[in-house]
Amino acid sequence: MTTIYDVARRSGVSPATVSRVLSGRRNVDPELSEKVRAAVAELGYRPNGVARNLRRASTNLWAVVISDIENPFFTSLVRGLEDVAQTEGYHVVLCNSDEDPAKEAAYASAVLTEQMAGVVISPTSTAEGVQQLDEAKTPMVLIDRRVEGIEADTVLVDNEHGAFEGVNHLIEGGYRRIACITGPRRVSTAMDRLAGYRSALRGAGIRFQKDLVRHADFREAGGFAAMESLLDQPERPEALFVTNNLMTVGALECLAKRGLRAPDDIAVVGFDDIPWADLVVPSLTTVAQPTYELGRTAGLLLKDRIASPGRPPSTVTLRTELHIRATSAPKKP
Amino acid sequence: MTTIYDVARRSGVSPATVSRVLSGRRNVDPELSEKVRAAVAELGYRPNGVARNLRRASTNLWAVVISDIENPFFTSLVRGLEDVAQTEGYHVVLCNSDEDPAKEAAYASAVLTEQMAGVVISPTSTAEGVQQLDEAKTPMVLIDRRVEGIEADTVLVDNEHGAFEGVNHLIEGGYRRIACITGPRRVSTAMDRLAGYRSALRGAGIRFQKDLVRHADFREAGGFAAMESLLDQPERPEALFVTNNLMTVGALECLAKRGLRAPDDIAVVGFDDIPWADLVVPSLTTVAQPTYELGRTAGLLLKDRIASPGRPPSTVTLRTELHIRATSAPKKP
DNA sequence: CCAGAGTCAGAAATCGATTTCCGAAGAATA
DNA sequence: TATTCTTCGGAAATCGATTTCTGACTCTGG
Repeated sequence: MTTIYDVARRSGVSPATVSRVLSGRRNVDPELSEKVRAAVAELGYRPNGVARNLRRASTNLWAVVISDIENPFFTSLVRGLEDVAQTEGYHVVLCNSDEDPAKEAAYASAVLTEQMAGVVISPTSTAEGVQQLDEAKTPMVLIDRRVEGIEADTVLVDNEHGAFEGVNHLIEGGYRRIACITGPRRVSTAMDRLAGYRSALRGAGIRFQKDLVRHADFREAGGFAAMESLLDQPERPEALFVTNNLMTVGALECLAKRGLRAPDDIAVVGFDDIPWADLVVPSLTTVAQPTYELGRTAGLLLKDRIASPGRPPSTVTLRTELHIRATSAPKKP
Repeated sequence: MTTIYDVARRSGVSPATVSRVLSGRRNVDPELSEKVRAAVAELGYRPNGVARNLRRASTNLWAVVISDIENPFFTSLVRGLEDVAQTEGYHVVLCNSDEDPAKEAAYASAVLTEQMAGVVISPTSTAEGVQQLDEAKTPMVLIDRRVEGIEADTVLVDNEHGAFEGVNHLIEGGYRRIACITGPRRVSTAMDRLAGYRSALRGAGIRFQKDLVRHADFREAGGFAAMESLLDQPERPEALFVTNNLMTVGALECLAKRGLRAPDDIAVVGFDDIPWADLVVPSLTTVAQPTYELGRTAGLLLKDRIASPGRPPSTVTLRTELHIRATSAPKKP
């Protein structure tokens, strides 16, 4: 490893001067400057980032803590974040929490010991890591979900409105007996989307029926089980609204297994888009979230937070978009 | 920030002793040890990872340089890698090269200045970054593609055999006029899969026809354009083999646009699986790669390489798996 | 012509942990 | 009992860059 001292020796100046030439933070005699550059080139010198980080007391790393990169919702979000990070000179460290508060906490811990510059996090149910990071005053942006009692920059989508639109679309298609599979009660998105479902029913004067609602775990298996449970009731629902992509897939698998087809046997609208959803037949109607934009917005907020730690936290709410495809075709008379 | 000196003062020992207690690298009097632990707990001390990294001359970061995390192929691969990284105490830095050699080089540069412990990389066509990293003797694992002249640990799939199986499956279904959309000539996977296509034809005594082959860019738009060009020929192919997932999607879009249906108008087999491929109708026949395993294997190789930098590089080749679904149904008489 | 302000290079301190080196004390061996 | 080995704690060096401080020098204005 060639160090800044080697460069200094070679070019006949002090290490301080080399540092100044390379950082450009202060004027340096052009002649010395030239010598330094020459020495850097000759020696193939590359500054040691770790040493710099120690002195500066921070790194150029952002952590993104999400439940699972294999969920397309997060994949595209991470891409949006990474694009901002790159233009701002940061690198993104990927952390899969798998909805496990302990893992979240472990990653939060790592963020602190590794002195990362900031965190973008989708909180797990108990948000242990979020608490830690908040106490340590780490620049942090919450995505997708709110956390009670934490004041931090947040990027959300308008879950209630999106769910309203999705369910209302089913109602307009002539469906009235509409089931809903949503997520855990402790997760804000699950409750917000359920609220949208209820308000759409209310708007159409349809009575809310508890036995048409299931709370599952936002995973494929959970969606499958919830669908089974709904179908095992005496009267089958005419339509179904599912509040995330994995559970939608699980529900569709259950329908396929039972030989039921969408939309003829049961109409379906899912929250979250699915990659290439319109390629396939019957294509799935979804309430699409602007996932790339979510990540990008989080990145921009994080950048601003790092630049001015003092300013009051802001919340950005992005709009969902209803993608009407085949599984929600109007009810046949 | 509380430092190791604060802990030392509080517990009445030297910083060296604190370090020894916490790292467990040397025996320390149980009584002192206890005092140190107490002080750590009281002060909420957390070691500074950056300082440690400087002293140790390496970090606990792995970079994964891939073309695009939004491609499901890489998504699942990254997940496999991250799982290994976590159990081995590393963190994964995500780098999207977008197939751009300049971006790859920039990330390679960052790997070196940030003293990352190792790299898992899917090389771009000119592999500029790979050269840099190789010269610097950074622990490195190549995935998905080989690079001429670089001796490094490599994880591949048996592309030729996979392609052979896929095309052979079409032949067995009675198709003979089979087109192929593959990737750039400089990319090893594109050529290997094309070779598999040719060898399947040869095995069945079908003459290879240059005008049934297209080289595109492994992206959606490229697949679309290639499909158009194939369909614009006087005689339409009976079946199609596409050598990656994005181009398959592009080709399917083109078919949809022209009102052609798989498999009735043209049978289709694609390389790379697509998420939830069997959920949708008509479901797509694919040559599936064990993407999670690819990432996992790369992680294990990287771990070993870091542990023993001297040992000769090894190449692991994983098997593909033919997933027969609807788009390759046998030809109707 | 001199005081005060401004510029710039270099010496040295600094970031915070790890690790080498040294010396003291106790254990083991002759 | 004398000598050698071990064990273990602390002082200090170390990793490599950044930054503060110091002092030499130049420039400006009275």
